[in-house]
Amino acid sequence: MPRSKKILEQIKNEKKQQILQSALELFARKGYHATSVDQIAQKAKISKGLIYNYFKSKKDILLTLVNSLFEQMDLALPQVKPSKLTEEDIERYILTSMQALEQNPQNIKLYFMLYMQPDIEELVKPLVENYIDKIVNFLSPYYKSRGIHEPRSHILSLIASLDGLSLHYILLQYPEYKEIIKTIIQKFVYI
Amino acid sequence: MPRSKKILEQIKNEKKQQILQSALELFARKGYHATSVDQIAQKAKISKGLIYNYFKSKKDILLTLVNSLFEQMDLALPQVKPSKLTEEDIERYILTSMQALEQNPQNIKLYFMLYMQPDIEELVKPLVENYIDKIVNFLSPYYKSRGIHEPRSHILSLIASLDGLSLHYILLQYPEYKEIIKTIIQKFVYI
Amino acid sequence: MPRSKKILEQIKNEKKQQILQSALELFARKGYHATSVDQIAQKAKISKGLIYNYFKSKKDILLTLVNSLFEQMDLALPQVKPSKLTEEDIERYILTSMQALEQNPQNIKLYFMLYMQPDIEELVKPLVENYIDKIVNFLSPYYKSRGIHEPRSHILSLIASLDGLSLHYILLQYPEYKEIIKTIIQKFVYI
Amino acid sequence: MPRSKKILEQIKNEKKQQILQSALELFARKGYHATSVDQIAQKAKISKGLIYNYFKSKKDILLTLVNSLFEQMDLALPQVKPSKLTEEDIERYILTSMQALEQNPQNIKLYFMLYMQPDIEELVKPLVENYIDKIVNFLSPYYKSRGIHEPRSHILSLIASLDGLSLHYILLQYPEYKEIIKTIIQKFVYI
DNA sequence: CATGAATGAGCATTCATTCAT
DNA sequence: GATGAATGAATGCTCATTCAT
Repeated sequence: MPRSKKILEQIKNEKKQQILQSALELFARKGYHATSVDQIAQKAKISKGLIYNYFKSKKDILLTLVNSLFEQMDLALPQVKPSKLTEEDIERYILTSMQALEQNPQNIKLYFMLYMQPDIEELVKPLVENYIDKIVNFLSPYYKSRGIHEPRSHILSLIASLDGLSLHYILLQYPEYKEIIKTIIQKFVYI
Repeated sequence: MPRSKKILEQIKNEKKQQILQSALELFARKGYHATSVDQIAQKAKISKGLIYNYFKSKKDILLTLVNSLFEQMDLALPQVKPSKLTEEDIERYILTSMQALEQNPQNIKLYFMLYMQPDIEELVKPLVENYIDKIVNFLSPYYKSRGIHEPRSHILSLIASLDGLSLHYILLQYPEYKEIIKTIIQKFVYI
Repeated sequence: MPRSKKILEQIKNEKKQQILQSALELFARKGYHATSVDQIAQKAKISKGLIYNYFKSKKDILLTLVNSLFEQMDLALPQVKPSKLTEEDIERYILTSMQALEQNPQNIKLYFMLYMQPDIEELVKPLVENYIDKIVNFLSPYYKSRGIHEPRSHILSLIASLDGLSLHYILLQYPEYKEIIKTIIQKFVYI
Repeated sequence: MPRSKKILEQIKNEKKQQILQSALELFARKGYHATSVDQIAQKAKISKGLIYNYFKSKKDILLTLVNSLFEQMDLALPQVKPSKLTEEDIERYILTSMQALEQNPQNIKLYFMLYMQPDIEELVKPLVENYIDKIVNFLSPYYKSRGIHEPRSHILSLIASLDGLSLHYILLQYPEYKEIIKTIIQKFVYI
């Protein structure tokens, strides 16, 4: 079962899940504006009106998806004490994250879509900042113990690299993809 | 008596630039779909109808902007023979590119917007692929001469890192930005 | 609780008829292009948007009207075996048809409008051809039994005469109308 | 030289002729509403603005064409004293008229288009009525001398038949066309 | 005379949202 | 809860007409 479904299951109501799942697929495939509420309803096999029992607007659906996405990303962080992190833990974390991307590009498309959706930018910004801080805090002890006294910008550049790779993967799907992950891991993890 | 052809041509070009500039600002700030032709016209201080004297559709405006963006990016490539590239050339190229981003974030927003616009994805993909190939070809001799026999994935990961950083910069504008550029340069250029 | 399917179906059909009736009147009075969807909606006392719940385009409304027109014309054919047709049957058929024209000139205006609408000409042509063939087949036995061995062109000239008269009637409404029908019947039926 | 050109030549101004000729072709091919002033200008190889030096509106162009059409139809009447008309004169007149249709279907398309253009119907009606009266007056002596005491409705049915045939010819172009003309002549002329 | 840039009203169509049932 | 008919504002685009040059 893909990770995204797990998260959506936390939302008890089955209808609501159907709506969110349908919206996610359509938003990722066609974009937010190009997806109509009608299409979401049809894909979810419910009536258009019912959507407004669960969500107060189309944008509300998007925001719910976003929150669910960030919850899911939180859960993906390894369950290890930061002070005990090893190279292998980090490598595994990166590989797992990138695998999630391959298996479920919809979520990542959604994630990037948010960057470009200026009318919700302000809502997403704190979520992204918070998530980045979490990763920085999580990885800092490791880099400090390896002699990097100001690891923040180091970690930020790692995240940027992975985000950039994800972006390229979605548009271009070039075959060197796995190779590049390795390159990034070598440059940023084993130091 | 009709106006001379030269003057007409000039007026036409100025108007066209006006429209393009207005559209760029609005597309970057609000997104392509959320920007109406009417808004572009108002910002350019012309009537809606006139836009269609210069562009055959809203999409045509976008594509013109995209093409101009890629032309600009081409021009930013250093005018040096690839075989004679030095570390400093590449560093300078990266710094200049990132400076362009700071000075003109609209263009980059437009660039990323294209990744998320499924209905034009197909039009942009070849442009991006072509541009990436250009950079790869341009930088390959340098990396080969430094002992990297398959430099393609190495260069791709550099581009991904810079793209990722640009993306973060647009949304987050974190203060470590300059620091991260340096980190990336150190990891990917001086090897 | 949603409305029962039967009731919904009924509402739908009534609304559809309302729209079609309004469109027919306007198309006949002002022409297809000179009639706006807005005007149809106003005449049908519904909102413009609702029209698109029932018809996928303005042209779709026109085509529905045209099909219904040809269905009506089919029904007007006498329910007699062609081989048993008498002079009186044909005369009655012609008189009934022309009476329908008097009572409902809109339909005939629509019919002629199609001849002049180059963008739908191709759609209507087969309908007209098919209808003409039907009449030719229907009347042929009668004329053959009266010694006309190649009745097709004879029947075609009858149809042309009636169409021409209808056309004149619509524009000119001259008082000799009934007289002319008689003349045509005498010349083409009683032979 | 086709007859229509001759008529248009009476209008001295060459530019005006160009406009009218272009408009005629476009109106006949695409319909009045579907033809833009721009297209007329392009076909006439002049600027859009110049059209308004010669005609005060698009509709004015149409009306000028209509008047020219009726003038031309007047000229086509045989130059024989009505009292001296023979069967052969009438037959020749009908054959000539129908030949004109074959050679220049544009004019006839325009003629029928007028029937369907309700906003100019009122302007055309007197022209048509006048023309019909002319033919009636012209042919009446012939029919009277053949024993038809009220020839008006007889002549009207002849005109209707020919108009109906013309209409069919334009849309359907069936091969029996020539045959039908003969049938009509036999029924309406040789009595 | 001649041009074509410019306007503004109008058009078909879409769609998020509401609401009676 | 559930439906889908209905609304109305918005959108991209067209085009007859005007007018400065």
